[in-house]
Amino acid sequence: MNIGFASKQSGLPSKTIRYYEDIDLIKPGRASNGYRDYSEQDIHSLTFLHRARDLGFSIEECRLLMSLYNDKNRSSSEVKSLALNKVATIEKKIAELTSMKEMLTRLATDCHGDNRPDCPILDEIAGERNTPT
Amino acid sequence: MNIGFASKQSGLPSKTIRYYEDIDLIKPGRASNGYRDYSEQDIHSLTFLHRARDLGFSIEECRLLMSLYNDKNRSSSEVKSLALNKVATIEKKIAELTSMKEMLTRLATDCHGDNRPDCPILDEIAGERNTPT
DNA sequence: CTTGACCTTCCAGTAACTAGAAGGATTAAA
DNA sequence: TTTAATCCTTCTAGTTACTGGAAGGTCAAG
Repeated sequence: MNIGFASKQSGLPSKTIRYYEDIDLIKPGRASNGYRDYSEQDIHSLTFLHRARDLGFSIEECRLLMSLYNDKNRSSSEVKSLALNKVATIEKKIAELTSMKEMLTRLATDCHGDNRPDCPILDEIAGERNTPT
Repeated sequence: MNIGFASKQSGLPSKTIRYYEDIDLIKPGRASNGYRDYSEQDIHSLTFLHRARDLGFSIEECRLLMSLYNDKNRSSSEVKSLALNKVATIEKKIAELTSMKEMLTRLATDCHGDNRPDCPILDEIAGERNTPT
């Protein structure tokens, strides 16, 4: 299959598929005209990559997942710990974003938001509180 | 003040401060020996940038915030809408991360996580469900 | 035989830094 | 005074995961 077809099947843009080849995630064959030629197995790998990326795994993690997937002797515990680690990372990120959001929401609430030039948001970012304690 | 001092005051690494100069966020003077020389105002700007970045504003948004901060005629509503937009963006990101997290948690729960080679996580990522409907 | 839709490679850009090399300036100690 | 440590300078390149675009080869249809 040509790259356009592989793209449709896997849901990844052609550019991305070529990029994945560049970084040695996949190695399709070549047709006599020089075009990349994707096997069923290649399409499968691309789809796998697409889903893993959507789940938030980095490229390097995907590389590991692929090798685990292809390793008939690997234990499922390796994969499970990878997944649980990722969950912890995501939780941390969510906590950070939540506190950022709360801060911004508070600032926006305090701001009258009209044409007056004084603005509590900017004042607080700048560290100038003109209403001390 | 030298860059090292500016770094301590603002909490930004020297590298970052030089980078901010590269992209025209700040323009410190120069001492006779060629060293960058930061004024009180410069330190203030750097601290402002540090906090705004921590609040999740992009560099370009920081540039806008700085110009709004220095514009005596701007209305607080401009800043408020910027902040509220940012809140909405953050909420979207949190929702995405939450659904990623739920998916991964479910997969990890389904995984026995021992030495047996079959692994529901990899199977699901690959799209091979061996327990149909 | 030309047109258009494919495909190829290669180069550059994105965001926001960070690391490191090579070398000059300053300061304190020996 | 020399030397060593610590600053500072510029410049290049690497990071992550692509994305856009240019210049050009291939293929199928009319």
